[in-house]
Amino acid sequence: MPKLGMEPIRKEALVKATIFEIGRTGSLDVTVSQIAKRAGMSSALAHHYFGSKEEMFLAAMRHVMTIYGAEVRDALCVAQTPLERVEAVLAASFSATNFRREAVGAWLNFWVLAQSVPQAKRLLAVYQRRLRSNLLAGLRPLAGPRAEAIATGMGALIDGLYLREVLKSGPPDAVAAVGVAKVYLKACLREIA
Amino acid sequence: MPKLGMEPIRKEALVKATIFEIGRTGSLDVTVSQIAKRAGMSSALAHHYFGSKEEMFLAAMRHVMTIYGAEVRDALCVAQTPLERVEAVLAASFSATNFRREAVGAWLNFWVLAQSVPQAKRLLAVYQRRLRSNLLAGLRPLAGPRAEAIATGMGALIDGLYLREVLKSGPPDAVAAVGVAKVYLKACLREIA
DNA sequence: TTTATTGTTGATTGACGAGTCAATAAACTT
DNA sequence: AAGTTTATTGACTCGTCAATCAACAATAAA
Repeated sequence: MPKLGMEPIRKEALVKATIFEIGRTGSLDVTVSQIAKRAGMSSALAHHYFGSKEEMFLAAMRHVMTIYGAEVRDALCVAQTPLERVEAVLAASFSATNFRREAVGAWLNFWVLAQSVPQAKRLLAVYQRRLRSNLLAGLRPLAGPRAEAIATGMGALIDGLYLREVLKSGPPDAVAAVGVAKVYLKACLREIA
Repeated sequence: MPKLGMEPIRKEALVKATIFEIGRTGSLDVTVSQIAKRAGMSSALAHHYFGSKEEMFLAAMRHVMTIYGAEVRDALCVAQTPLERVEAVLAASFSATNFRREAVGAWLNFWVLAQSVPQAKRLLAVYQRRLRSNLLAGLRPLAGPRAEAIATGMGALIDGLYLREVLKSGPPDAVAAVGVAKVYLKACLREIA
């Protein structure tokens, strides 16, 4: 059976399975066996490629953040005005790829992971900085010196909307979430516009 | 040693120890022994009083929510105007008792717990409903039909600010957090006032 | 003073799970 | 063909931990 060049394929399958299982069970208490099974291989092989469960978690985190980052970048590409830039960030944050049950569940658990695994904390810090600077790029032309404060609130609001999503039942309502964020945005920009 | 009437004392000690240990380690992977030790007793005794670890977690959740609820109630008591009511909720949410590292860390983990333990989910739903109705009581006179939308955003924002607190290093900055929430509030009410 | 009742723990059980290892097999190299 | 590297797994080790139990201690009730 052994074809060569399996490593990247296996790793990707494991990363996806990790996210899926964490999201599904809503907890970091997933066994390597569960993940490996979901990815269609033995737990020994999972260890062979990743060395440890923690590495799998970190790889999974990097993966969701990479996806998210790419989507933000793409959305920003086509944005012309500052306002469009901000809206692009919102659109990407609540896109179907990112704002889906399992991914959101996994995201929350990564936040927990960050409390005990410094590497995870660093990854999350990177995400926060990027989000902030993307927001600021759009906000500064619109709100001048008030941009900083607005960006802080907007960042927290986005995370809060993610947080609340995991408690709801039924499919995620991205439109509603974006709506809430836009209410905030519009309210903050009103006196300028 | 055995005096009578130990049960409530032991239980309270265990609940506090549970919150502390979850907050300290930033994870639900705390052993009953750790908790019991912190509370000054054997793990067997902890099981004797609570039956299971899950019950301890739930009791701990109820405890933080009770504290929070009481504080909100007290703050609302002295509020005269609608605006003061909203600000009272904010003040309680970010008070020294609630907005401290371990409690916030525990809070986040309870959120995770809610994903797999229905009882925990129900508790959190109760918290959300209460928060929302408290906010609405103050917001409706100020914003009329827009109150609903503002309350939704405010709830998510508060949770988001909690969420972000766990990643920061150094002591929690309640003043900054309340500031962010007030920026949101003021922005939303501007055209009314 | 016997008899519950309540408090308390050390020791044990039983299950589970991360990580390792030895063995097998297919593919590439020379 | 012999040797090397990569892929793959079943079986095993070793530790951990929730939960239980048996036993002991002290107070209250009879």
